[in-house]
Amino acid sequence: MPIHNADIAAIFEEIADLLEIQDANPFRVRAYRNAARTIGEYGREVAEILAGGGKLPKLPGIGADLAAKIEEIATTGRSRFLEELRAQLPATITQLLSIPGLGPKRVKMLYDSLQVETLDQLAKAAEAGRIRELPGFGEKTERAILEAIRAHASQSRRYSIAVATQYAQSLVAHLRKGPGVRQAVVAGSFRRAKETVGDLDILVTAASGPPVMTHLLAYDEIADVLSHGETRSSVVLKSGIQVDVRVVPEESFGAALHYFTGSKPHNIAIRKLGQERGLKINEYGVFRGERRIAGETEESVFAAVGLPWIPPELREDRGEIEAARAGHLPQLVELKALRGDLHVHSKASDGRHTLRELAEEAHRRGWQYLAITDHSPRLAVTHGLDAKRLMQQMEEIERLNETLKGIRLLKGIEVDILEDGSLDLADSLLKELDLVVAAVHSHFNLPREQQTRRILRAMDHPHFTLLAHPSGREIGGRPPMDVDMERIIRHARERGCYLELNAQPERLDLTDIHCQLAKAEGVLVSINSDAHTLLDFDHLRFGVGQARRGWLEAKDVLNTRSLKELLPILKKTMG
DNA sequence: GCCGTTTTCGGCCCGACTGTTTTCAGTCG
Repeated sequence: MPIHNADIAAIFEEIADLLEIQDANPFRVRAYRNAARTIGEYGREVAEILAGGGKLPKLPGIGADLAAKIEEIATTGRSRFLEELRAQLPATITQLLSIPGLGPKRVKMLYDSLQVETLDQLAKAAEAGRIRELPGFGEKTERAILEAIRAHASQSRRYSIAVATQYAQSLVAHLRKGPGVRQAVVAGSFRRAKETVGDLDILVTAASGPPVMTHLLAYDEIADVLSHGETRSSVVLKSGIQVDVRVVPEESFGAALHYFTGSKPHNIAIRKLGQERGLKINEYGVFRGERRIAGETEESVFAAVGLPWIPPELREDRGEIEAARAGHLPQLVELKALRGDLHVHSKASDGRHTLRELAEEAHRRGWQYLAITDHSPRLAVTHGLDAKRLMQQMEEIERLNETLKGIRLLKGIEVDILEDGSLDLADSLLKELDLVVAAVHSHFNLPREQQTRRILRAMDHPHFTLLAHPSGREIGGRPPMDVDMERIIRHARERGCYLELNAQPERLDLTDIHCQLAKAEGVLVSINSDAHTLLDFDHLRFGVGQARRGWLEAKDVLNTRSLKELLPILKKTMG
């Protein structure tokens, strides 16, 4: 069974958990957690590099010891060190850490005193009233544990960025009406445009915290109050999403916005830079001794450590600080740079609108082109177009284009990639189109090698233009296909193809990491809505957010090209 | 466990809130 980077990361996380419960050196624990993150986000599969005779690249935070452990896991699938730890503590004990309020110290106490090893045993101990008797625990803690276990199954979910947006907007609007409130903005992973968010972090500036906190609690969507203080409160909305609200004075806005935007690793790195300069950085500002030297704006915070402002989407400590220092920050692509959309459905298959309605909407948005890409016949449930209907649609588009001003409809198809890698319509027909968007809609569970070859073979097709939703994942639903995305990206470069970043919030696929890989290989990415209704075009902002997380600039994105630039490069240059 | 034109040893980011405490450890973000 191939070992993926995610497997190595999971082992390191488990080691970190177990070490923490054993009260190991916290910095050693952090070393494992940092390494888990680094490996988990690394774009190339370590096991494949090693299997191919390559050497493990030097990665930040991974020294000789961790490198050896990575090699061991990548080649054997096991870690002797983890097995030693599991011999000392039950392997199930790490699941106790998922209960809010239970950290390593309390888990250790529960294990030592009550021999609690599983969530089941934890529930039984709580029901028997044995937890309240332990030092450092009490009745309230015991009750909270019991409730947390009951909520455990349904909770711990993450929300799509689209759903989170709705909850965030109305709560921010409520907070802005609060007493003395100057600003209320959403920070956290939401501001970093992560594809899902676990909770919302909202930053408020006001002269005084308590009145704002009182005002927050009057919000009628609140289902539960987890904590509330003078400047900070955590609540759960009726929808189940957790919201943390923090109030700071106006002069601390920039420092607090930076702080609450994160990510945590980015913040740690920035603080360290500050420390090297004799500065202390917290959510209230940048301090030299007692004196506050920056903090009103984010720019001032970055400037205090000698950096230009870094866009939130890059703040993952994945090289953005080094790039900023070197003056090499990317000019990230913006929504307004898009000149059109290359993946759109009409009424002819499973879309809602006519060609003319789609064209008018595209024109209204200031675009130059819109590719009509209905489904092919294999996707019968969508009323996919067969050869005859596709030819009729091509004629209709040509006629319509003669009457349209300032917008051009492109003749396309979203053709199914069949199980063997062939396409669902004849070459002679695909040849007549402006572009061929191809996608997998079936057999998602083929073995990795077979699935990868299937897609590579489809790309070999002379008229293949663009691979749509490359991994086939649906966030919170279907997992990504097991494919070698690195090979697919390299193959796209060799065959003159492009990759889609599908902007539907449940897809957002390519991922940020794969966008970076595509950029490194020089493969253009097309940010497409896959629209079925006119409102779906609004999803492009999420696609752009993901692209920005992947460091993409306008030049890296296919559909920032003007119509004139686009048409020739849609056709493969290969023979 | 990592890391270093200040260091190969001694550092490693910072503060709010809770519950159980009589001054703070643990947890969380």
